[in-house]
This record gives sequence, C-alpha cells and structure tokens, in this order.
Amino acid sequence: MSVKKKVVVAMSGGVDSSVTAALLVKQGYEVVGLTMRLGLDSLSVPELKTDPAVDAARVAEQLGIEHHVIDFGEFFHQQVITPFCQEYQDGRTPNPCINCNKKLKFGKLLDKAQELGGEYLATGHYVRISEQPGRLYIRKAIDPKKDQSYFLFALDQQQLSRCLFPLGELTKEQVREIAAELGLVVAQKGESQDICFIPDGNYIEFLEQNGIVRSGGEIVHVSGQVLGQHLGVHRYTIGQRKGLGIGWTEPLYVIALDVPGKKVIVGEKDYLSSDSLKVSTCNWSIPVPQSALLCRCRIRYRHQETPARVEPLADGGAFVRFDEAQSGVTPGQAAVFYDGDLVIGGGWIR
RNA sequence: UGGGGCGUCGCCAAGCGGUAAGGCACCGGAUUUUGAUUCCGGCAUUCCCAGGUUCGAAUCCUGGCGCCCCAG
Repeated sequence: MSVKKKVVVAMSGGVDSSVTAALLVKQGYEVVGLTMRLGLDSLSVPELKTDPAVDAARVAEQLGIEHHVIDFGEFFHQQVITPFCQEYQDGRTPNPCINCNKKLKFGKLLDKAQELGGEYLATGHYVRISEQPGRLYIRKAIDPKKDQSYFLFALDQQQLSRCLFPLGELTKEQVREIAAELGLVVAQKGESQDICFIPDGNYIEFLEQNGIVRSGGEIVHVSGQVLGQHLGVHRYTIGQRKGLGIGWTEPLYVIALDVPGKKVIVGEKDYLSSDSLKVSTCNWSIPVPQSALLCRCRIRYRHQETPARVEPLADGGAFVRFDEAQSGVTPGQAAVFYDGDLVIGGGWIR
C-alpha cells in the first residue's frame, strides 16, 4: 500500500504535459518524465528557439522528478513521416497525429515506458478513459473545446489499459491556472498547432522537399470543362477552396483527385456532399459488431458528429451511411464512431 | 467594310447624367493540437482610346480601335 505506482509521463515541454506530470506527482505517483527527440531540429523553423527537451527537463527539475530524453527520430520518420508523404502521393489526405499516437506514442514510447518500469504512460491529451465491464473506452474530455478523443480512436484495449490522461477531467483554463500556481517555467507557452514536423504549416513545400515530384495537370470542372492547370495533385485536398486561382461565378472546391489522370476535379459546394462512405481497417472498443449499428460519426477533427448507420464489412472495414449528407468526406481522414461520450470504434476513410 | 450587338478590377457583373454594387480570384488577419472548411479585413479617383456637350458623364454626341453575331 505504501509502494508508489510508477508512471512515465510523455513530456513535450509544453504546458499540458507539464501539468500532467505535476498532477500525477501530487496524486502520489512515482513520476518519471520522458521526452522524445524526433529528429526535427533540421525541420524546425529557427524562430522556435526553445528546445522541447530542455524545457521538459527544467519542469522535471522543478517537480523534482527523474527525466529522460530518448531519440525516436528514425522510428518517427519511418512510421509517421514516410506514410504521411505516401498518402499524399496516393491522392489521400492523411492525419499523421492519429498514426503517431498509435505507432509512436502508445507504441514505441509506451514500450520504453515499460522498460523504465512504468506501470502507466501518461500524456497531456484532453481525453478520458471509461472502464466498462471487460472493456475500456476512450471518452471525450470534459472540455469540449479541447477534446482529442478523435485522435486516439485507433488505440486497442492493450494500449488503453496502460494509459493515464489526467487532463481529460480539466478545462484548458484550469490547466493554465495550475501551471501558473505551480510557477511552472512553461506556464506562458502558447498552444501548439499545425503538424509538429511542419512547423510553418507549409506542407506542400515539405512534401516536395521530401521526394514528391511536382507533376502538373489539369483542373477540371465536374462538368468536364477544363478550367486551369495545377502543379501537382498532392497540393490539393478534398474540400479545398483556396489556391485554385480560378475566377468563377461561385466559389469552387476540390471535389475529387484523379491521381493517374493527374486531374484535380473541382465543382460547386453541393458536389462535396456525400451521404455515405467506406472505411478500412476498423478498430473497435466494443466487441466487433456482427450487424449494422446506429451511432454518431465524426469524419474529421472538430467535425460535429452526426447520426449514422455503420455496417461492418467482411474485410474488416465498414460502410457508413449518414442520416444527413455530410460535406467533404475525405479519403485518408478517420471516421470515428461515438456512442454519447464514448468512442466505440473507427476506421480510415478510403 | 451590309446589318446587329458589345467593350466597367485577373474572371463574372451592376450601373442608363449626379459623382464606380456584388460575386469569384487574390492578399492579410482570426479561429484550429491533422489537412481542409469557416470568419473578419483589404482590394478600380476609375469605367477601350481621343475629342465634344454639360455645373457635373462609365452613363449623351463624334471619331477611332478591338471583339462577337447574322448575312450577302
């Protein structure tokens, strides 16, 4: 009873993971901080002058906990960056964060946490875990504005059983207050945003510097009329409006990408609507359903989940039909299924 | 070289004598812990050119220039 449970906290040097560590210390855990290096130094913009590992170490020192830094650069590149580029190459729009959570944070990093003797791995995600008889579910965070359940849908029971998410019960405001009260050195840091390995947000440039070759083609209206030229299908994503450079009577959006034909198909907003979609490689928190079920489905982060009927397919995927057509169903993004606050499953839109 | 129509921001387009709407595109910003989306702001002292009438013209007149259509 007096033996403290050991928990490893993934510390990024930001406010959230720092408070996570602080809370766990307060709760009586033996906390060990662990910071990943992802080999992004060369990718980072010079303005990001603070080294995450240094900030994390300073916080760890403040909290009086052990802290380690580990280099996962190669793994990250192999498991996250490469697939990210490949998806764009194939005309899809990837969500690298989900993949990173599955493979790196709750894969490789979790393994490392266990090596360090950690019973759990804690992160600063805004999400909760709900334990039902024999099952663990990702549950939405208290703070709807910060909820990150969508990003964690791919975790399996094994992974969930080793996670701790203290921030799921708090609002961002509360987290900031705690950081300030504790006088954490990172209390004033801003929100992170964009894809972590593309700090300036210019993913097109990133792709082209990482092997994707510009290969131009036509911008074609759904009616067949050629409206212009583009420098590569990888520069576009479904639902995109900006950057087409076409003056039209109405705004035009990217409706579809034709990789073999090197065509970007555009059309008026109505063409973005779909009343159904297919997903592949579903991950379920509920027992794998044998028949269609009704739930709510979110097709992108910050999408208001909408009523849908999910029909499992023999290949491990599922067919999803919405009660009301949704705009901008995008291959490469995840469709996540909810039952109230609980994530019951999800898959990759294809 | 007969007849008709038209020429306003990169594109579409209001205006019809009273001192340049709007949409698209573009640019900037906000929002955003994926990509998009969305939101806010900016964007023609000037209306094909040159004269003329008028207190005043993109709007009227004259002459050019350039398109388009129908005809021989």
